[in-house]
Amino acid sequence: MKVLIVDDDRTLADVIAFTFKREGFEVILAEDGELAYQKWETEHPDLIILDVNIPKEDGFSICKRIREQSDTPIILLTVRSDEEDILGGFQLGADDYITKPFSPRQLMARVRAVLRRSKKKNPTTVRQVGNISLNLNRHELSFDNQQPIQLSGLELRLMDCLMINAGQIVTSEIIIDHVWGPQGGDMDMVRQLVHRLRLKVEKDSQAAINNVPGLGYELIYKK
Amino acid sequence: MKVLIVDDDRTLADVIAFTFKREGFEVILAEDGELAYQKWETEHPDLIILDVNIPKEDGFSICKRIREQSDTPIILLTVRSDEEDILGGFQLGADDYITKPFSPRQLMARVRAVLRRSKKKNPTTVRQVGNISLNLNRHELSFDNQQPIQLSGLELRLMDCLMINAGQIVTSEIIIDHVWGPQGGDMDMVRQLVHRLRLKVEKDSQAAINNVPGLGYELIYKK
DNA sequence: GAAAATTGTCACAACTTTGTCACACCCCCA
DNA sequence: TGGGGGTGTGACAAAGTTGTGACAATTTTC
Repeated sequence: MKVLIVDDDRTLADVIAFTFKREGFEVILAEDGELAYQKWETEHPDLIILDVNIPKEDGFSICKRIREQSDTPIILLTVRSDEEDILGGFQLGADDYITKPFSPRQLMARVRAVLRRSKKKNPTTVRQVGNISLNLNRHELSFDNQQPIQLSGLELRLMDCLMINAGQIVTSEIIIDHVWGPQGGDMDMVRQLVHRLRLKVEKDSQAAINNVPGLGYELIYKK
Repeated sequence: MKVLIVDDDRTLADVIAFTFKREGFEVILAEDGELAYQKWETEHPDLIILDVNIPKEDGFSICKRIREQSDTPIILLTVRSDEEDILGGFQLGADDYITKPFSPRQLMARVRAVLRRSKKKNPTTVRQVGNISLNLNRHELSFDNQQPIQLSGLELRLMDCLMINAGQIVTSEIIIDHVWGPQGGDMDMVRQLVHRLRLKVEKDSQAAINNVPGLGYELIYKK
């Protein structure tokens, strides 16, 4: 397995590199944002250890750029910092973060957790459930190949979540995770989004989003 | 989804509980190690938030005991402490840890990550007694695989209790404990709930809830 | 930079569930 | 026969959950 370590603190980078090598990883180093992005492009690492404060282009920006194109696991390194930075990292697509100082053992524990968690997803372009078609690229929903309805970003995610779990009651926890990911959300947000999606889904009674009190929502569709 | 929150700091526990409820979780509280273990046994939470420093039996010990019997995800809460404690927690089977103080948002971000990582399938739990099927996930009651009847939260618990003890007379003490737990209940509440469940159970004379004066209730069903 | 679209927050309406209380009904005993 | 205890039923208030709309905040588009 390949790991890309991005840190301008050469001593620290070497310590981390040594730790990874000892665990059998192949290590690639970069000391600034530009080089990091270039190395990612050419080396295709399985994991990126990315310091937030690096020259030329900061870690957050790199994280975002890479995440837009790939689901390579990314662990951010930060100094003890305020929470906005950390949550911002999650929003930009980071998988975990570690605050300095930290020990090699702790780093490896987190690395294992992240790698265990990371899955290569098969990008599905069009999801089909009964009479419902969801085009994930075009953000379009249609019934029996009728006129497509445009969905917003979050509406698309919710519909996707409901279709993946079609015929089952989906708890709000699963919805929040699927739609909002690590930054999370709350019941108000779920409710509002369900309301909006319902207006589109139930427009011609082609399908419905049903609530089971105390449990969650279920997609009702025609077979 | 159910979360068990274990912390003797009642204020903090309430804040955490509020955060989880807002995210749609069902919350169970315990303020010491003994109660925590008991709650884990009876409530089968999907996640445990476990403070390390709690009375009666410390968090590490509880973590270990639970991990030996289950893969329920466990997040440890610690004061800023040395690394040995943290890694010790991982070794005892914790899935993550959070150092106090922390914000609700950070907590939920970690919860999300842990739950995503935990590949616990949601097995459909169906209790079967004679002609009666009780789907504990969907809160549905059905007879001979006929059209399901939706049950409310408490109705489901009562039905579950009666089915577990099918063919026996269940005292109101057992019912109260099973349905309402430690907060308890009274005979009025039992009577009203039995009345409501009876309306659903006895609708087509497929089953019955029988009272034995002075003793309790018994589920009558077809073999 | 402005306009449009989307998302989040909040208030309140609407609906469902639960708890409380009153009273009816039944059985048993003095 | 009257009273007490136990159980069943219904009404309604209280509590909890979900739906809806308005508008502010944020993001996206041109």
